[in-house]
Amino acid sequence: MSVVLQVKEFAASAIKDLYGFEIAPSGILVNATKPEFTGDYTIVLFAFVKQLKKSPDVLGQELGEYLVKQHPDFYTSFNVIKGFLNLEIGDAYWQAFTQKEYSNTAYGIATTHKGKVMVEYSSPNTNKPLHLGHLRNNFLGWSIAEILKANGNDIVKTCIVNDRGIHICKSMIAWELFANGATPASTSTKGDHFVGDYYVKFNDAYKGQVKELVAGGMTEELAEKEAPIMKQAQQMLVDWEAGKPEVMKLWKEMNSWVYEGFDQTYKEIGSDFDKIYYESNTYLLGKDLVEKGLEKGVFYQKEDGSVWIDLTGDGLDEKIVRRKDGTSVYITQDIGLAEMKQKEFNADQSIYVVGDEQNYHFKVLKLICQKLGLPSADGIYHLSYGMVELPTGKMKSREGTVVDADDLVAELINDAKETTQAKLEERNALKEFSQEELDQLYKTIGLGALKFFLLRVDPKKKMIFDPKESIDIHGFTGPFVQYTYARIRSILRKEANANFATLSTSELLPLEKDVIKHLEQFADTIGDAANEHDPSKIAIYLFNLAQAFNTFYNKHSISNAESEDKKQLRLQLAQLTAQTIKTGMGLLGIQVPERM
RNA sequence: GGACCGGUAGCUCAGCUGGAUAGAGCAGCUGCCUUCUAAGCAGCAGGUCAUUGGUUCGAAUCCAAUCCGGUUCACCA
Repeated sequence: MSVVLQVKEFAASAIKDLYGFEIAPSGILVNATKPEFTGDYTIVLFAFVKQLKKSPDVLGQELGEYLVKQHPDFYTSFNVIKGFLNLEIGDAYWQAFTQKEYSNTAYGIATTHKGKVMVEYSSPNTNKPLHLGHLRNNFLGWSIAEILKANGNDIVKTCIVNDRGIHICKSMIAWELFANGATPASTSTKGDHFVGDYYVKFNDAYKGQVKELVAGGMTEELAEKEAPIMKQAQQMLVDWEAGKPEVMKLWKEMNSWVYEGFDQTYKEIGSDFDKIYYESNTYLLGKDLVEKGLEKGVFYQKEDGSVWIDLTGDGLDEKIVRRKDGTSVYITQDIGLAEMKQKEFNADQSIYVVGDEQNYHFKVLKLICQKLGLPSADGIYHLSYGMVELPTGKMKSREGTVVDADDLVAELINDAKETTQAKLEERNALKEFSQEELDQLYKTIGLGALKFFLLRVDPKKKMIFDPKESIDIHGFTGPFVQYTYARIRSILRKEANANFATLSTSELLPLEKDVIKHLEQFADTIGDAANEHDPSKIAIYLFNLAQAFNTFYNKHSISNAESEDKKQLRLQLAQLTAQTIKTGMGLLGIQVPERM
């Protein structure tokens, strides 16, 4: 049990013992004591002064005395200031904690089993390469999956690949028209970029044709419909749905190029999936559910034959679920896919990592599933995240301001290379690394900086990213945390033969205790991050931990500690800090270097 | 127009189930490397928490209104 929870439970039972008043531990407000007061944790008393008919001072005094008397191994002292009961927890308790956990490589990871969660993320279109926005999605999805796993859940990571539709046909038709049989191999181009280039070529040709038609006297609206290349793309979609062999062949081939490119990117950034769904297999799902919905009266049919649901009673609008021609719309296949996932994996919760522009869509999706009484309904959770914008505003593919994921990753790794080389030379340490180790190090730092940057902000907030400015390495950053880790590892290597274990008690210095208090909060932090689906909680925690350790490190020597006791304690503390950083950064998908 | 999200230091962000004098990082300024990696540490400076009103012992946090920015309300996905 965490210290904070322990404080709450002791307080709840003390209030019951003293005043016969039942109060839930979760109803007691406990904060970390402000540094200017004595104590570790503080109970805010105002909440119950009325019910207990006591003044805050009297209540604090009585409660404090009782708690210290009842739990002498836990509390050593208390003081009451203006309605705040400050409690000090004994050094012996903190030291026992350190002693117990310092060699635990699974420190912070939940051991109880909570449930099963599906996380759908990434979900790319197969007509163009990944960009900066996808990176936020991928890092968030991967991280929240790891966090939920660490909090005791079984995880199924999934991805729905949007591998069919008019956008794919655009790339396909442009390839037929302009490629002369070129392939990624023949042009030495990464497959997803290759296909993306033809998507761009389609749009260029299309724009040109529209312009010509308008010049010939056609209205723009009509020209956009009549442009020959657009009609060709639309025909190709019809042919695809009819399963026309040569279209299928081209579609399969171009998609395979894209997948090869995606695989490379996913490998580089560390995304992986347990189960991949393809829209080409799922786009017809949900039709039977429309029928069931009609029977149940959840849906209704209009005169033209189209099928709708009325959500105005829930503050939303009417939503179509089947066109008058009998074909289904986007949300219908999502309903079908939700059911399919449920049948296949029977998860307790199904998380969709999708941008906030689809907030309405997911609200509707969940509501419809609930009204249909589907077992998957209540578990639907939209992990909505804000767009990544440039200093100049939103990324626009038409204006060529889209930041390519591969390019960005390569740039940041190169930035890391330059900084790292300079730092290592400064310390005359470059020669200690093999070329292979160096390349790995640059990647670890560059990707670490990027992932930390994108994950340190509350997901639901939009964020601004300036690709022209390399990511900072000072302060609240990935490299700062990595550096803290590397320094600790350096000490631990030198002290590999030291005695860690036989600790006898001594008084803790304030900076020692501060690090231990941070360490103790790790499991609670994972719990918060999991409950709120928010990896930034982990990033902030790790930064605070690293900073607390650095402050301690700067002031007190580990190797040349004042006494053998102190050295052992500090070695334990350093090792547990390193382990916690490693585990915590792992939850963000960030590796940590042994030396840097 | 309806719905939803955001507005906290020059910049990027914490804090938001109401609690002590609103916190970090960056940028700016001062110090600290004969001692475990200075990608570090210590300090200074920087705020009408968008505005107005309300709820109460107490509001950045809750409520209402207003202003600003964004998203969405397709027989697109």
